[in-house]
Amino acid sequence: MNITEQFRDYFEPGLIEALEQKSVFHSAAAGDTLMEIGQTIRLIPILLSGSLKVSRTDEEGRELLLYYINPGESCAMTFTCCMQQYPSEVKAVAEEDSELLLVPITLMDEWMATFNTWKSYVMKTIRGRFIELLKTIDQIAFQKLDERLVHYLKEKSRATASTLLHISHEHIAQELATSRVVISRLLKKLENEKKLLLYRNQIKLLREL
DNA sequence: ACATTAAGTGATT
DNA sequence: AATCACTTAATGT
Repeated sequence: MNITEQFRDYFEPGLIEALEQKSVFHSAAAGDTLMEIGQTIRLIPILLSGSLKVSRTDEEGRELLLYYINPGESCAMTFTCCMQQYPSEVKAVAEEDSELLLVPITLMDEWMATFNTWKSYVMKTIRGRFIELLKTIDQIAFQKLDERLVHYLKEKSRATASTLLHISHEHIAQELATSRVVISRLLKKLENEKKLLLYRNQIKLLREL
């Protein structure tokens, strides 16, 4: 496996060796659910390819997107849960066909103490998400749905490395926990401002977004 | 040609 | 910003 290749820059040799010996390779098809809310976490995922969507659902089953996990990244929530064996607060679904490494959480203590690069990797992913979550809390607190939408579109574009997004208004509405009508209106406004073009199930982003 | 699903819009709260 | 009610447009069978 090319584990070594992907992590040579970040992880020390001993850690790469440990990864090769102790982690389990796992592949997931697009749409597969990897973690449900309430489920106990036993394995730490490290994404090799593809992408995972991490979200939260409220009592009525509405879904709120928290973040995506891209190759080379792990899940911050996992780290915060696994130290004390708390159940997961979030749901993770494979957004595309993905490949990941699974590390038993029993190795956490040992690795944190032994491998400096592991410790900083863990801290970095937690810190990164924490800051990101703070930002979105700000957005929600100030109720600027239009900005949230723009942010969402940019994020989507970055994640797919394309300015043509294949997505319906309904889908966006669900991820931002609003109604489709509202999204349609905001998108229309952005279209009038020449920031994007709308088609059925497609949105073309223009550079001035 | 018809049914279904996505998107656009005015009016109301 | 949400909901309703209705229209129009695109797509599938």
